[in-house]
Amino acid sequence: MKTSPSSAAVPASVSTAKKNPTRIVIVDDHPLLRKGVGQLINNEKDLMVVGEAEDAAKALTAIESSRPDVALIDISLGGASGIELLKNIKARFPKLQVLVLSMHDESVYAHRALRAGASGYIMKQEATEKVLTALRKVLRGEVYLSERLGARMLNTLVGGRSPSGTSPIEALSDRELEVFSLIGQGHGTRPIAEKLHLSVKTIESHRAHIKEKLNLQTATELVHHAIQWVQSERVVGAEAAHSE
Amino acid sequence: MKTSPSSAAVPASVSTAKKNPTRIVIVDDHPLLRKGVGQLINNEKDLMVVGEAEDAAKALTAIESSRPDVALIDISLGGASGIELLKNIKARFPKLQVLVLSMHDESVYAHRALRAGASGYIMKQEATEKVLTALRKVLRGEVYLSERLGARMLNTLVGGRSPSGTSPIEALSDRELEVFSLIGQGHGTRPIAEKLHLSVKTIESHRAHIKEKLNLQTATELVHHAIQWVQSERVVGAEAAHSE
DNA sequence: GTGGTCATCGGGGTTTCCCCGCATGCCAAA
DNA sequence: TTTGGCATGCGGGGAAACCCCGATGACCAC
Repeated sequence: MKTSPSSAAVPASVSTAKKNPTRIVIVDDHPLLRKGVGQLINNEKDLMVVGEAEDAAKALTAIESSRPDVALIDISLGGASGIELLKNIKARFPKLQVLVLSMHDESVYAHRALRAGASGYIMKQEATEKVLTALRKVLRGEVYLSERLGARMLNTLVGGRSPSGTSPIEALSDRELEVFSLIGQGHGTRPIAEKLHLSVKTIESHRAHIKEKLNLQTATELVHHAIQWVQSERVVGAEAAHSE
Repeated sequence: MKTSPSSAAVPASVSTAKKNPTRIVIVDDHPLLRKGVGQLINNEKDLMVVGEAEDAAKALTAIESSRPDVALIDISLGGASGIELLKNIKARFPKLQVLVLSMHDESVYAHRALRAGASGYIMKQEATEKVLTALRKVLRGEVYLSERLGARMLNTLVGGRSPSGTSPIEALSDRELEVFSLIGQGHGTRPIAEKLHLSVKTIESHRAHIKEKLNLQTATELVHHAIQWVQSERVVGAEAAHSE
């Protein structure tokens, strides 16, 4: 099986020996990518890969046994289980810093990751050096985000006055949340208007306000987030049975 | 741009010199993965990376200039135009062997890739050595497929039709599936048109055809299904990691 | 070559989106 | 109490998207 790869064992015997290298665990279901990141990291004097894992279960045991300073995890290990893993890790090892590596667009998953306890979010499309930058930033206890997203999140925080953890969805009014939910269930503007016995214009107004509060630019983004939210709500609990 | 990485320049002067190494070009939008595959390949005596590219356009120029024997391409380049690129490559360089590397479940894309001219299909979840196996097999003019999929395809050929999981999505053409996928990733009509360098009208046409084939009535429904599908694809892909 | 699908676009009408403004009503701080 | 903010409801008008047509090649199969 995937017995830990050749590159993991780096003897501290080179001229520029690693005195107290930062210990890193990589969690990703793509062996090729693990190899790439591992190589990249082990080329650095102050960084060192001490473990790899390809799924959530192996990740926890790997962390337990190798005691890393940072975990670099891909949250798209089978959809939701990525965020789940992140939560589990933070529950068991609260002091462990976690940098999330994802192939998906930040706008959808980044804030979920941060809320789940991640210290940073970086996309696989990013240049390799950015990964090192992010790792070091996270190590210093700072949060790594892309320029674009960082600005946007600050914006949300300022505009929505929500403290670190709260989702901007909290800022929606009752009516807005209702509309948002209907959008997420796949209804268009007109059907929503009819269902609520309101003018189409009113629904448009609500949509605009929702976009504003959630910091979204286009209608497509709105729909995307709405569907995402409805989905996650369904997962979160059966206790949220407020039908109709 | 991505001038071939440190390890790419391997002078043929080592004891075990590369006499006639197979020349390989890697096309993938994840720098980290390119690094991983590149390292893996350059560790082999008979293989050698002679070029990298991160998108379709760069891929064609890279192939043109470096004249590889094999191209290893990811068909999910930014979620788009992977199959298109494959077709273009085979149109311009018919004799070039192409091995498709994908993070998606084989069952959806593999046969499309083969029909488009690929000589093999391998998933990123596969073990690293499998990539080498696949490369060498493709080099010998054979077709590489996973055990599971190979059997299934034979089955399909003999039996006439796919066994059970025939989703209506199978009915979509390559281009349509591409557009469908982009919709599912949250992109609007215009951005898709720009990304694919096509007229907005063309995308609208594709959307219409997709709706027809999937039996959808409204645009909202289309978006809803597309997002749903992209989501489920990710889960399926990850769970299919336990091949063999 | 005839018929099929694909992929690409256009015309033109309908709908939605989006950026404005405007009204009411409520609630809370000044 | 006055002021201001916010929620809720609606409208106008222009831009964009959507939708129902048709058209052109290109390719593949029979």
